Amino acid sequence: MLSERQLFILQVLIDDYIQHVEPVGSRTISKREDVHFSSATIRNELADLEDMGYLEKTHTSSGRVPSEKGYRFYVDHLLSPTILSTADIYNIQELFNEKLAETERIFEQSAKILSELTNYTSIILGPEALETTLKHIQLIPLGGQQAVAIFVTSTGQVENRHVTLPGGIAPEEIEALVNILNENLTGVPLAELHQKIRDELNLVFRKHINNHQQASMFIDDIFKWSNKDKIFFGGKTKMLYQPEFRDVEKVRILLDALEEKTVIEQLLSANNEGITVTIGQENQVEAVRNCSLIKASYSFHGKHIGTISLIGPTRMEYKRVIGLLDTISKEFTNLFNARY
Amino acid sequence: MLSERQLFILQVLIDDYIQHVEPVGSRTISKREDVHFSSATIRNELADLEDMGYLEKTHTSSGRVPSEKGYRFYVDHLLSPTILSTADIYNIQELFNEKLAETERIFEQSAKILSELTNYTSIILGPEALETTLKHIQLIPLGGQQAVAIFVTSTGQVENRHVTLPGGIAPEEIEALVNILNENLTGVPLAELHQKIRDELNLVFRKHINNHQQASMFIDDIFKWSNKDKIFFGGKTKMLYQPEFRDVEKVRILLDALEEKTVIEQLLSANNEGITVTIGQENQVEAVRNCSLIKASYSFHGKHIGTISLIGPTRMEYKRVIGLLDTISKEFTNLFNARY
DNA sequence: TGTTAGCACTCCAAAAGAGTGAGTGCTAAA
DNA sequence: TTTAGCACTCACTCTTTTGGAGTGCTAACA
Repeated sequence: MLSERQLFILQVLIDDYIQHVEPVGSRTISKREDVHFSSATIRNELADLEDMGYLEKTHTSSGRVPSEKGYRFYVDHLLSPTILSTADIYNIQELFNEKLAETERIFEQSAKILSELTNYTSIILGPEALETTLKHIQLIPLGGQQAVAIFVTSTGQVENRHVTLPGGIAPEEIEALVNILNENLTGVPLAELHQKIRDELNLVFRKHINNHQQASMFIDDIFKWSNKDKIFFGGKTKMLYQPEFRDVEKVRILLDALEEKTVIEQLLSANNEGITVTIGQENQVEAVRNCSLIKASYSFHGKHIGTISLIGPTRMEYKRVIGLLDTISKEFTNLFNARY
Repeated sequence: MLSERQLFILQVLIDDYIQHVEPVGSRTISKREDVHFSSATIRNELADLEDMGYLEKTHTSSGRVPSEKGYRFYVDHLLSPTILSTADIYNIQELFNEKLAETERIFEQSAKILSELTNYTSIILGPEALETTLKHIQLIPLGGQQAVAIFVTSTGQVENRHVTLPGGIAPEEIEALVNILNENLTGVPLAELHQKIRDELNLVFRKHINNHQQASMFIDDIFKWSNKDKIFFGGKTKMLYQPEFRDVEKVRILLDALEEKTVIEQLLSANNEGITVTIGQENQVEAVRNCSLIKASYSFHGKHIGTISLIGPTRMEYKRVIGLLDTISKEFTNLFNARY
């Protein structure tokens, strides 16, 4: 068990390290106004904290640096839930006051602002298909055999696909087809569309459409639509501002990893409610083992539908970042529930 | 005027430098199989080439490095139009064979592949508004006062905007409104939409819509739509692989510049036909003065509508890059003209 | 007259050495 | 239990040394 004084020293040390990114020595701590014991005493305490695994040394005669265990303890026990600075609040208000016309823009802007406020990279996952339902399908001919199929979801997202109209079906029939789709699929969750079409609609087609086989293939083609998660990045290159990434090689490994959708999915998959902090080695993904990842969930009708996250060095401004993510994720939840 | 031998030596030196990124000395050149004069002779020629400004030294006793003038000469006179390697051709074919469903995806994928083939950053400008016309407008209610307005253009692009429906107008009237818009605006170039609405449509509204003032405001709101150029990036972080960007500071300056839309517009504005190479200091933008930029234009109905470009170090694999851009831009032109 | 071998010279880069300072652990006294 | 004191460690920085790749110039050669 840690003594009161050890807790205090650990906190002071981590705060100092997060700010200055330089190993912290006993003298530095003893010189603080609110510290009333000598550097020698602190040295003893530091040695104990190191034995317990909360601190590390970069070499035998260097100051101490928080270990991952130290950060974990810091996040779990020493972090008083801070109130956002007025500047931060102002920025977030601005973001949500501005009436953003397209849903996509909301995500883009949020990701951007989040990364600008923190100087870390932000990753936002758009609403998951699971909870969103289909609102409307529209087929707009472009001339020739070409057309655009447009899908609107209950969360206001718009997806579009180019399609080639099948030769053997008359224009009126295609119109009828789209009508059938709208009548039967509106309100169906996106994830269930495929099944619903296969189970129920083929029968309807058989009744109303002449060349129903070709129609079926056409429908299949339209719905071969990837309803996978949309990923929005902000400040992908903010890492370059962090002293721990002064080495180009490191940045490269990290950025290359973030290009991979599978990596992102792996990182952000666990859709816990609330805020999750993952520190260094705790991460699933090799390439981000020297980073910390903070995730916050936002929801729609009470269910988790997406994730807002920040990725930065293990030495992160946890206090502020957690406050920010908490606020923004709540705003997201409000926004979605109010709008749709 | 350069002698035959000087031309040859210049070419060999630049080719070598592009490949190895290390100052090239007289001995290196003389050791090549196809070179039949001694290093001393080459030294004399190199000194002459340096006097003429085609080469530079990094310090008094170093090998030579091409100057920007050298690269310019190389690009203008020494570059035999190379045929793409079969591997490159194969990759491009793959890209255009795959039937890409959404127009956006074509750009995204092209940018990605281009950067992967070259290890440089690619920037593609989507079709300009000037040449595209409106194909269809659709208003899809989401419930409550919310709706999504969808625009489809003649090049198959789909844009969407969230709008709040005006309180004072009945749903049937809104339907009528949209019909009027479609009847009058289909085929009108995007750039002229605003004017057309102001000049002609307000009269029509006055005739058919009761609360025409509120309707006008609503229309204005819908069309407050940014038809600015769409920018697609590929391999934004490929710079990290280039030895000249081993310094994080340099990468940061460049990447930060590329985040600015104004910078991109400045870089890619001149919409010349064909291929343009801009080397180092020739660039308008400060931050890319140590880079080369290669642009290729693609067109629709014979008119330039967009640009495909690559940005990399001044030491660039010009030969290959030019061939690639040429081929891809032509494929783009074909694609657009065939599709729409 | 153009080409080449030879040599002195230059300068970078990597290695080796010396000095500095921030930090530690340990001991002994308060 | 706390603190002062001291020897010791190790990363950094600054210099110095050394090796090598490259140059320019000169003189000899075909």
